[in-house]
Amino acid sequence: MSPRGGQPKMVQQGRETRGALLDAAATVVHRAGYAGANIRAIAAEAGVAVGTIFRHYPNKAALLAAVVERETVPVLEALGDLPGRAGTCTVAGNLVEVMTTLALLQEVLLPFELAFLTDPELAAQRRQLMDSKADLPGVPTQLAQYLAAEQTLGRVRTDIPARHCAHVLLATMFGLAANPTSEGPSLPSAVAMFVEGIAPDRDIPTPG
Amino acid sequence: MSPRGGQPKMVQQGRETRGALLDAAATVVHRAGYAGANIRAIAAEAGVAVGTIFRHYPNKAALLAAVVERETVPVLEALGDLPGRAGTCTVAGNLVEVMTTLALLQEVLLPFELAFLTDPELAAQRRQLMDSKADLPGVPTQLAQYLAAEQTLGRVRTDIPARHCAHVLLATMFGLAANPTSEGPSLPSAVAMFVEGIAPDRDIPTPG
Amino acid sequence: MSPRGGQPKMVQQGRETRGALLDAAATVVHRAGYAGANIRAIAAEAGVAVGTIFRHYPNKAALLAAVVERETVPVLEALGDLPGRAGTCTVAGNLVEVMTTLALLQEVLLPFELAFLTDPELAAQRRQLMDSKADLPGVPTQLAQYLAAEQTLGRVRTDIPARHCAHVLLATMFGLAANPTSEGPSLPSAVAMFVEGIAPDRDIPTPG
Amino acid sequence: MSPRGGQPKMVQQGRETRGALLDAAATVVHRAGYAGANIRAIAAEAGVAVGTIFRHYPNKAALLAAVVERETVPVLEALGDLPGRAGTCTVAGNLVEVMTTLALLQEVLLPFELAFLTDPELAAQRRQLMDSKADLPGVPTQLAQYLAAEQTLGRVRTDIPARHCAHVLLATMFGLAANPTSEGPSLPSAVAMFVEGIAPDRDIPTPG
DNA sequence: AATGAATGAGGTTTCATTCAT
DNA sequence: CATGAATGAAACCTCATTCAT
Repeated sequence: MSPRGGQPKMVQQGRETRGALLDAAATVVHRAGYAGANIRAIAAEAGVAVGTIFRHYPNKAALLAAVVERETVPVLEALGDLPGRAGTCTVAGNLVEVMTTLALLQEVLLPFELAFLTDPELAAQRRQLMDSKADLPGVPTQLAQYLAAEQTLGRVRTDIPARHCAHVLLATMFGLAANPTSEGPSLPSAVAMFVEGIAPDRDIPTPG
Repeated sequence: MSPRGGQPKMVQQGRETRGALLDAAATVVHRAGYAGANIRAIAAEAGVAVGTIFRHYPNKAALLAAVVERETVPVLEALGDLPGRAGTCTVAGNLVEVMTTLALLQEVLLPFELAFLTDPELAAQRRQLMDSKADLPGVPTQLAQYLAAEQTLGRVRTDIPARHCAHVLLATMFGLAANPTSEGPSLPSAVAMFVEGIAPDRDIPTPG
Repeated sequence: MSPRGGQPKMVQQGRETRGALLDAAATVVHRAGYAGANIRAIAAEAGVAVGTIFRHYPNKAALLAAVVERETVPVLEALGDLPGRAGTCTVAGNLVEVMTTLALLQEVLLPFELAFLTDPELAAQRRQLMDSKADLPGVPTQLAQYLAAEQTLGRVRTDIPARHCAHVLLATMFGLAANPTSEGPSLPSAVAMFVEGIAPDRDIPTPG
Repeated sequence: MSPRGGQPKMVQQGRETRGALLDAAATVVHRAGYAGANIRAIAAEAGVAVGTIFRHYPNKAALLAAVVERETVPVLEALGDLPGRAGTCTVAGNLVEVMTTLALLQEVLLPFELAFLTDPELAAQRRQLMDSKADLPGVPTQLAQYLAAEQTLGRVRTDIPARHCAHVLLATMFGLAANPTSEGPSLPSAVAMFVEGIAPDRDIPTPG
């Protein structure tokens, strides 16, 4: 009769709730897309009440932004040494490794990226977030630095700006992730095509 | 209870309204994204009453689908002879031309593409539309046929399936269109990179 | 280009249109119920433009009221001599005949009756219509007068007011018409049950 | 953009709201008919916000169906022993009692019944509801069983199928409820007329 | 007299957010 | 901290009615 509504439900407290919410949000976004990810679905998935979400995040956007951050930051940190890898192994090998990592990230983040692109209002919010995390260099920058280093080493042709190369490679990866088909090539073979395109002139490639 | 009618307003009639609605819808989608494109905004942009939209299209989705169709169909038709261009001019030139055309289309269509990717329900609708227009072969198919023809002519390396090449190129274009930056290369130079990647072995191409 | 929109369509003119509209309205109401009978459906059924309806009737309610009137008036007129039939044939026979006539009318009118009962606003309009046609005595009145006459003749028990009898009989007919089932009795047998109930004491009825 | 919230308003909680909504819906339907019962009017009558309704019922139809159920179920249950009453008291007395109960129910339910009859789409929904409550035998069935039992006991004439009798009696009650007039007989006297009609032949009833 | 495109109020429903408990 | 009922703005869509042609 009283509106108290059942037992306290023995939910995980504090910190743990935050984690559960991020997991739940990621799950729901993955399942239903950004637009279909409503607060109720996320709360249900996390096993908490709707109001709880607003105790941890000021609004829906902040929750979803937190998901992005949680997934992105470790990847960015892991990529921190990318420029230093120049000259090691093969260019193709390095790029495939990086792209594989990014593809895994993309698996979670793609719906968010799409939403940022879809909704100008959201994009503005994202930019703020990015600025506040400006201490970590972004993926494009890392990749460009790596490629520039490889250019210095003669393992990448020098007549194309490294930033352009990085941008094209990332665009390709994004495009492939966004339009998944059975028609498309595997990630390594796509990278291979790209590497062919940026290889130094074949006359000289492996100087004796 | 009685429809007052408001100002005379010099309303455009019939056919013209349909065009105005398509223009308005495209404008609003461009400005606010697919999700932000609501019926009222479109009606206001077109300078008509909300109800008018539903005289011409059974629902919002149909209106937006009509925008996609109006923009897409002429492009698809213009691309109809693409496979036949194999062997003419240069591979790079042909691809730049096609990609330039598609980039213009993308300018209008990108928000729609993103929405299709974002919202599973929408994607289903799009597939229906595409199936009903199945007489026109899609862009990926055209491009793949063209590349296959060039392979036969020895102007494109044959160790990569033509469908894969087409897919990668389109993915790159999509990725570049979706993430516009000052950092990125111009469209022709991006295509150039791709062409390098699919060129036949350099030992042979320029004999003599 | 001009909004003239095709040829004049060679529609039936003036008077005929009115009849076509009444037919169409009756058809649509029968098919979809009063609530489902919208102006567009009626116009389509009649093969005229929406605007045409409003040239003949000030609003939707007036059109539907006209349908009721067209169907009802001849029936009322045909029933005009009902009280005079007292003493002729048998009571049961007379009632079955009248009820059969009314049942046919009901076939068309039931959705309207239900709507009048459903929508208080509509009921008010109906009352106005009825008042304006007050020169024709209504069915309940006719029937009551007939039964009163039969009471005088000793062919109907006198301990029940004739108006009550009439009301009950009509209520039964309405109820049967409104809830059509395979479970129910035929119209004549229902009337027979009623006649048994109003028959004078059985000791006397069929005097040797 | 931010929900201002308005006055505190001392809102009733949980369960109570559901009851208030059912009451409000019944009131509005009674006042304005089924068609005139819109969500906003019901919310206003209940003193809650529009959105509140949809926290408790998935849609308008479900709310109204809940009204029907709340009113109907106890009546059906109370009628469960009807067939067992055969032979007790008098036939007329038993029927008057039952009909009085049903008349009270009808007072609330009539607009719904009419709507079901008016709108084919609604009727389909009702049938589903009825099927899900199929464990409770409907009123017609109960009544028919009772009358059949009385036939066996010789208190009702046997030359009319009991189902027909039941159907006619209910039709009469429905008809009387639907067309309330000062002209009509009281419920007991209407039942009395019916009972006369189904009484066994007078020659035998009071043997002795 | 007929047309039918345009109108806009009003219908149901969704959902981010608040707040009393 | 957690709860979840309540909120109400805003979305899409319907339809009786008007009016320029």
